[in-house]
Amino acid sequence: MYSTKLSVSIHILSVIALMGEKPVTSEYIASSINTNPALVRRLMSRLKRAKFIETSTKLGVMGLAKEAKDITLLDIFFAVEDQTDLFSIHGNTNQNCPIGAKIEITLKDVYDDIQNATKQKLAAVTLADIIKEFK
Amino acid sequence: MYSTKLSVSIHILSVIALMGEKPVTSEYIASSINTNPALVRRLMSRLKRAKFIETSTKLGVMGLAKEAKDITLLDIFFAVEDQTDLFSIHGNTNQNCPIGAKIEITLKDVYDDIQNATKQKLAAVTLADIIKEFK
DNA sequence: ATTATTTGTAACTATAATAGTTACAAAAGG
DNA sequence: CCTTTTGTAACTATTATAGTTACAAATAAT
Repeated sequence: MYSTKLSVSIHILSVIALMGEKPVTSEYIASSINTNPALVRRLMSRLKRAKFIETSTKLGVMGLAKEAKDITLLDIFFAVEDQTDLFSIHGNTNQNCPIGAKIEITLKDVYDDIQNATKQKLAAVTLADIIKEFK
Repeated sequence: MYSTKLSVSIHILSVIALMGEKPVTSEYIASSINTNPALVRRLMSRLKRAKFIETSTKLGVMGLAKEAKDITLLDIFFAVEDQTDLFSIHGNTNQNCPIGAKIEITLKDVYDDIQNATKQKLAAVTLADIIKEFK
């Protein structure tokens, strides 16, 4: 994956998890990541929509909306990434060529199988496994 | 993976494999992919360096340099991609924050494990498995 | 040897995704 | 009512990929 959205989101959730009940602002989280608050809020917005966190205008993030052990990396991935694929297939092949005509569906099958294995691994790791490392 | 280099390279090698002994030009291959010859040659150059194909100035690609069953998707991936990682980790975190200081190494460990599973799957599929679909 | 053809590569443009930034209305706690 | 923060829009900057043009070097074939 080209983007660091998953990685940054895990960072955001880790900070929130470790603060427990204590409210945290996007500004505080941004300082830990060394980026700016708007970028954090953009991801926070997705994480809130996925019901991972509780926020309050005025106070900031109130904490996790579900237990860390019930949030998998795959859940986070789906929450913040628009695409669900890990590999890209080139399109617009020549349909008059027997290979060009069949390559797309062939690669899709092969890639799907590989991606499912990856997703299973992502689903096997939870936020709880990550924050364990920070204690 | 954001790029389609692996996917295009598989396409290139499939065309070459199916042509057998008969020489093919980058122009012919490009027409199957619906792209231009220079892009194909750029990838061909990598595939040649990896000893997957034999080329001849003047005649074009002479064929595979090793059997299709001995070329795995992982081999092709390493041949044409500069990076070996599938996931990106954001850097430049705040080292004064306990989480910022440890997130990078923590994510690296977690991601490495996941990526190894993906690479194993990529290594389990060969070019022979792919071209079987075109016959 | 000469010629025609193709690779191999450099240099460039175009496109698209991500990352980073600024700004501000709306919400809500105090 | 005031202050603070979210939530979001709009924008710029950066980077990777994809696509294109051009041409020297290599080489098969005559």
